[in-house]
Amino acid sequence: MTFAPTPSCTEAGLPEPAPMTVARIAEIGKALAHPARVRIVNLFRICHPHKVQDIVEECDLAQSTISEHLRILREADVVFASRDGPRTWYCLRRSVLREYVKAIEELQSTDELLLLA
Amino acid sequence: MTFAPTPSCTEAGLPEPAPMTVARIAEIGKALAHPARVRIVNLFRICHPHKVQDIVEECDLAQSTISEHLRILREADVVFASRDGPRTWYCLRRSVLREYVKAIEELQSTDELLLLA
DNA sequence: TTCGTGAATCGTCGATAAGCGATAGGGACC
DNA sequence: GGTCCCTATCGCTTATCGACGATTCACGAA
Repeated sequence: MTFAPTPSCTEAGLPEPAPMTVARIAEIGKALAHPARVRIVNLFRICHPHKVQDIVEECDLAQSTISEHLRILREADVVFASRDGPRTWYCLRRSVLREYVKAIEELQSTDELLLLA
Repeated sequence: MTFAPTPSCTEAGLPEPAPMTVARIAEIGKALAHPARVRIVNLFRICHPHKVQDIVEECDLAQSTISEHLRILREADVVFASRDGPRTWYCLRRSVLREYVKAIEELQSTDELLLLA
């Protein structure tokens, strides 16, 4: 299996994700609020683009269900998709998860002031 | 207003939270998947115990709704409650949020291996 | 143009979540 | 006991989620 013609995982050129407000934190939390979606994100730890069919095979769920989970992750900007001919490649937006982590850290740290809208 | 007879925010003596599996990550994500609950956690950044009534006044939601949100946070072990006479004090379980953050970091880091059940 | 393949969307269903008012329970205090 | 205060729980309605099969759409290849 070769990944030669696949797009890269770089986030360069993607639109800026929304700033970390209370609503945005909740949005990402919701995207990560289902075991299947956590599992999908964990699959993406290995940094190369993933096809939908690969994920379906890993997760033991119907293709339409996986597609729906990917849509939720995509709309929360946790992953991004790029078309390559007939198929879609998915990659993590690591920067978004990093910002989420930072926000949760600030949320629970006692000595940093954070003004959340 | 005095906090003199309030219990402390220490987590000492509390039962160990569940280990960080995929299901546990999703559970905490779900607890943080609502703006009101993120807001509540953010209130708790200031490290002293909070009464339910204080939170109600901050959040502009019915007392029963806040009580329900607190139940969800409590069952996910994101906060803990202690009774003091007629009232209940709530505090953050910072250690749980720290572990959650660590799990999300590992989830998205490309070089750490994590075996999630 | 037609066919095949991979992925998204639609339609439907049961289950779960979110919100509120009303009610119940548990202390403290008289 | 009775009363007040604070919080949890109940009962209800509406909204959203999660899952699936069926269908549609987009693209490349024949």
